[in-house]
Amino acid sequence: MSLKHAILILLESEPGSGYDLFKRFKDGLGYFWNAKHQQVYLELKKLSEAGWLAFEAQTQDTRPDKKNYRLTPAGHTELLRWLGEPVQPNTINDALLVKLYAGAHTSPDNLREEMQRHIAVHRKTLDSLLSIERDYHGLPAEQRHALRMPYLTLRRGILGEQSWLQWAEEVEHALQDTTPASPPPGK
Amino acid sequence: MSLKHAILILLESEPGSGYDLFKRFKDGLGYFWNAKHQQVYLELKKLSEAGWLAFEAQTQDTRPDKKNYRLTPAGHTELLRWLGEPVQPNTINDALLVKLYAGAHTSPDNLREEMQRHIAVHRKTLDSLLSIERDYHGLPAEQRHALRMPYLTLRRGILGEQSWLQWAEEVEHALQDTTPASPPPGK
DNA sequence: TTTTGTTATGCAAGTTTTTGCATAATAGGC
DNA sequence: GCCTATTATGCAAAAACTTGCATAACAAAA
Repeated sequence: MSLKHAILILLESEPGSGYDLFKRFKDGLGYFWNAKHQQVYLELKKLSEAGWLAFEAQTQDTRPDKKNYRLTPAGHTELLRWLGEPVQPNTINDALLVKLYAGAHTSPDNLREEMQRHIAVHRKTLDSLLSIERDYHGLPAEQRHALRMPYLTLRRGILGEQSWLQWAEEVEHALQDTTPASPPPGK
Repeated sequence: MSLKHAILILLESEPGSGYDLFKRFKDGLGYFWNAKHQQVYLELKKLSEAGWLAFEAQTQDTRPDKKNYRLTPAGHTELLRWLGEPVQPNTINDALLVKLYAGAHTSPDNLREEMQRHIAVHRKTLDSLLSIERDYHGLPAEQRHALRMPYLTLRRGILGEQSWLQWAEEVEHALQDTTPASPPPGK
């Protein structure tokens, strides 16, 4: 839906190659917009054909050649146009919740394991977001100001992950109650 | 990715037509799995061809004919297989956050309006989820027990929306600070 | 009585995304 | 010397999803 515009935004602040963008997705924007490298390359091609991007091939000695993309004036105009347009509220497609919804048809153990896997992922994500936040607070005021908008999205990530983990605790409680207390081992 | 399995789950608890399923998506599962009616009909067709569903045409006097779908034993097996398999952690693709990330390139007013639109949607969603929760608590213990798993997903929705709205307050504060205080009218 | 809303289904075309495969150079660890 | 990881790009096919259109009966409101 808007990988297009995510790419325009990334290139607006700094030109780069498909590979660069893909990596930038993985840390910054990637928290709330995901893309495979194939799609990034494909989209870059399409955006070039649409005249929103231009690129120059860079031959490199020690590394494979790369294409350096940057916004054209038309691309900049399109970005501003998109920013002025309302965005659709996000629709959620969450397979874990689908599975949990049907949880009565499987074992509590299976669900607990599934939850453990997801909890581990979310905790890791939260830790990394909190570490980014600490770095942000350590920046000089000027840089903090330049990054104030991305910082708001970081806050979304942090509050979202905290809320998710809080929910996971509720779920663990609920799943414990469904299993009859097992007798203590030995004795 | 798993509209397939969402449909199997809905039909497992109760057979129904495409139209029924589409409506059930809108209240229950629909909070975390979205689908257009066209896709539901298409998927029902595919699932039938795969042998996971069977249907019988129902001619109706006062209403258009419908096809009543139900799980086949193969469909049931597939559902159990899927439930035993780990699900991928959810990837988020949220255009509002993309827009906010690039917020420095547009006006605070534009962002505030955008936020207001989304806040209205999220408040409405939260209200409706809370009302479903009240109904749930009013049910007899037996029915509550039967719905304990869907209830956990409802809790996810409630905690998620509350967290979202909390974040929105932070954003509003931040956006106010970016606008210079306007002088009081008159005087 | 005309319009709007609900019930009920689906095709066709397009867009978006995923999955699988493919290439190629270099750096670093074992 | 071999294996793995990183840098760097991309095609092709399939799956998933959206958008636009189409039909048709009836009920209720305007």
